[in-house]
Amino acid sequence: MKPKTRVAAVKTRSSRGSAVDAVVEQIRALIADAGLKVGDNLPTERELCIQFNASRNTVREAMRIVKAYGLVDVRPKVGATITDNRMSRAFELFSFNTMEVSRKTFSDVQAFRDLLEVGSVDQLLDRLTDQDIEDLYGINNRLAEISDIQEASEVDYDFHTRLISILGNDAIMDVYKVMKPVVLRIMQKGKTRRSYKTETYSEHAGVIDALAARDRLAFQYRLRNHLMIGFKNFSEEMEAAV
Amino acid sequence: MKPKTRVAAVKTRSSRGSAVDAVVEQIRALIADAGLKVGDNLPTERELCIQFNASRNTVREAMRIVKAYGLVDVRPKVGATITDNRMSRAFELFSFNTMEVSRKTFSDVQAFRDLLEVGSVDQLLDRLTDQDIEDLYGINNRLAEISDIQEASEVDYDFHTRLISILGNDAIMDVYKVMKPVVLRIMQKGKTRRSYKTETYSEHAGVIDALAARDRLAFQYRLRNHLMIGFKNFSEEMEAAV
DNA sequence: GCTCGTATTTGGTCCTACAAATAACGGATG
DNA sequence: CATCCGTTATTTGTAGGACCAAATACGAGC
Repeated sequence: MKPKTRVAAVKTRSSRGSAVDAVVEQIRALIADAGLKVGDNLPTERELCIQFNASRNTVREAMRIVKAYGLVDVRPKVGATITDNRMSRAFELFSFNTMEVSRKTFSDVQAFRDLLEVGSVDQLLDRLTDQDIEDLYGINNRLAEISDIQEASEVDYDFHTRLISILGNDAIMDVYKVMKPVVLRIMQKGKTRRSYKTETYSEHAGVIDALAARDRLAFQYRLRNHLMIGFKNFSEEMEAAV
Repeated sequence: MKPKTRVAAVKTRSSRGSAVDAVVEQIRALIADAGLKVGDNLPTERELCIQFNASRNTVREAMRIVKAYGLVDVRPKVGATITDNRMSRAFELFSFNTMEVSRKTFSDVQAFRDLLEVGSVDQLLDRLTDQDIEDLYGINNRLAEISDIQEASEVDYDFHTRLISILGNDAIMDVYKVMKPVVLRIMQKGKTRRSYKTETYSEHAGVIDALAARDRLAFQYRLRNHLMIGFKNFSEEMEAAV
C-alpha cells in the first residue's frame, strides 16, 4: 500500500467530514465543472478511485449516495449515466414506508400551506386572470365525478397547486411539489370521514367565488377554514389509528 | 469463504434487484416490523451482515442509501440511530446540483422570503419570547464589528434565519436553508452600494423594535421595506454588471 | 459480409486488515 | 467514597485485493 494514500485520506477526514462525503463533493464538482449533461457518462469507478485518490469501497459508497439523490443512473457494464430524477426521488422518500410521517411534520407542512396559500392573497389577486378562475372551476368539477379517495386527493392537490401557480413563482411551486406526498397523505386521511363530493367541493367553490369577486377577506376566511377542517379531520383520524 | 453465502446472494440478485437493494428493503422491513421509533438504534453492521447473510460492504452500501434518505443517523462506535429527516432531504435535493440562478430565480426567492417573513407576523407574535428578542439584538450587533461584505451577509442571513426560527416550523426552516445560497448572493450584491454598518443595522433594529413592541403593522412595514431596499440595490448591481 | 465465440471491460459482491472514534470499564488519586 | 483519567474493547470508516457475471468489443470462421 502506498502510504501517501492513507495520509491523504486521513487528512481529508480530520479536516472535515468523511472521505465518502469528500468524494461525493468531488463528483458533484466533476459534474458541474466538466459541464456534463444528462445522458453523459461518468468515468468508471476504478478511474474515479485514481482521480480522487480513494479506495473503490469509498467511491462506491459515494456513488450510492449520488445515485440515491437521483443524479446518476448506474448500470452494470455501462457505467454511471447522468440523469435528473431528483423530483421522483424526493417523492420516493415518503413512499418508502418505514414509518408514518411524524405528527410534527404534518402540522408543520399544514402551517406552511396556510402561510403560502392564505398569505399570498394580495399577489394572488394582483395576478388573477379569468383563465385561472375557469381552470379552478374545471378542476373542482372533476371532484363530483370521482368515487375513489385516492383520486379525489389528487384532484384536491391539483386544485391547490393550480391556485398557487397563479403567483407565477417557480421557487414556491417547487417547494409545493416537494411537499406533495405529505400533502396527499393529509388529504387522504382527512377525507375518510367526510364527503369530498359535497363538502370539499363546496368549500373549494366558495374559495373560487371569493377569488372571482376579488373578495380578499372572504377568500382568506374560506381558504383557511378549508385547510383547518381538512387537518382537523386528519388529526382525529390519526388519533383513532393510535 | 462459505459457499452458502455466495449462493444466497446470487439467488437474491437474480430474482430481482441487487443484493444492496435487498438489504435496503430488509432494513426497511426491520424498522417497520420491530416498530423502531426515532431515537432507537439499529443493530451493528456486523450483526446485520449475519442477519441478512450479506457482506459488510453490501450492508454498508445499503446503509448509505438509508442514511441518504434521512432515516438514520450513523455515528462511529454508537451505530445507526433512527431519525426522520426525510422532509429536509427532500428539499436538499434541489440545491444539490447547481440550482440555476437566473434573474427570475432571484426575484422568485425574494418574493418567497417576503411571503414567509412578512406574512407570518401573526404566528410570529404568538410565539415570540424575550429570548428571541435578545438573540436578534445580539446577532444584529455583530454587524457593527464586521468589515467584510461576505461576513456581513452571513450575519444578515443569520438574522433572518433566527427570525424565522421563532415559528418553530421545521419545514419552513428547511426551505430557508435551501435558499441560503441564493439569499446570500442577493445580500452580497445588495450591500456593495450601501453601508451595512448603518443602514442594514438600523433597519434590522427597527424590525426588532417593532417585534418587541408587538407592533404588527410596524413590523410588516419595516421588514418589507428592508427586503425591498436590499433587492432594489441588488437589481441595480446586476444591471450594472451586465 | 455475417455470425458466433472469446477477451476485455465494468459494476456487484465478498473478504481481510487496519485506522479512528468513542463508550465502557477500571485503576489511581483526592 | 467519589471523581478524574487512562486503558480497553467495540464499532464504524477506509483501504486494497479477489472473484463473479454480464455487457461490450473484437477477431476467427463460415
